[in-house]
Amino acid sequence: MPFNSMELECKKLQSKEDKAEHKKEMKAVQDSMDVLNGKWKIAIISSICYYNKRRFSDILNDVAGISNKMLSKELKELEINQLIKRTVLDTQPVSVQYELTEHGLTLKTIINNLTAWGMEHRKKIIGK
Amino acid sequence: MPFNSMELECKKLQSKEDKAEHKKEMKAVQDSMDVLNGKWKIAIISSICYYNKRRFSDILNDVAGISNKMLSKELKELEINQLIKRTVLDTQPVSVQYELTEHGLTLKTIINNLTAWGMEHRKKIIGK
DNA sequence: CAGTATCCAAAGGGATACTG
DNA sequence: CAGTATCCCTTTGGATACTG
Repeated sequence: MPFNSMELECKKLQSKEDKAEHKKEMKAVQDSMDVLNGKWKIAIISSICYYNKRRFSDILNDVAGISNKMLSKELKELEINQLIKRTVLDTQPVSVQYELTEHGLTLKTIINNLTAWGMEHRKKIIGK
Repeated sequence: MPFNSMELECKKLQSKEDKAEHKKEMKAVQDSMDVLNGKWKIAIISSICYYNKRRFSDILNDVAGISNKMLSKELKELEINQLIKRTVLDTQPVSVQYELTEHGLTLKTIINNLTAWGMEHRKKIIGK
């Protein structure tokens, strides 16, 4: 991934170009957050990723607390954003398989980081 | 950061221990998302980080579209989670400075990744 | 099994005005 | 300047029931 992490270091002095660049970065972060918004998206992705292929009712069980209505809605949004692929299997009764697209797989780094950070945060703030 | 990224690779076979581990990881991701939830948190953090220290009204301007009510609420939550530090300056009229804590600074990797991913996503989906 | 449809309470959040 | 307070409309999302 062609990305220079130095670009986002905290700076004390900013040129006009730097500020324009920062605006762009803010927009990019918003784009990501919009795609991942809601309580469930990342958990759903994580579940599908973990099992490689996963059916509706399986995800419903994996993601603690989600309702079928919510799952259906979130899956639709993820599909629109081309993060997952939906396949109807010719079984009786019908079953539907979800898997990550290549684009969806690029989220893995972020999920890894969020996992690591969440664990640290829990240790630090929420309790030992 | 002591974190083995291989732990989160997508797997085809799962042992009982793997599944338990996955549950933990899901919870950790949820923790992170809870802390960062809402439309504005990351943008606020990004603004403060970029300028190192930033006042209320400055952030209000940096984050396009946010209302003072929302900003106030979000800043409070970030402070509770010990991501930012609030300092009242003895000026006339009073001004308040926000800066990231050390713990807040550990979010930088995630913000960097979200920025990079958002840019790729925009190119790919939203349109060049 | 994989959703949809409906009802409805609660939360979210903008606009505006006000305070120390 | 840095918030609070209030009004009020919109969105969210759980519970439940229903469909192909």
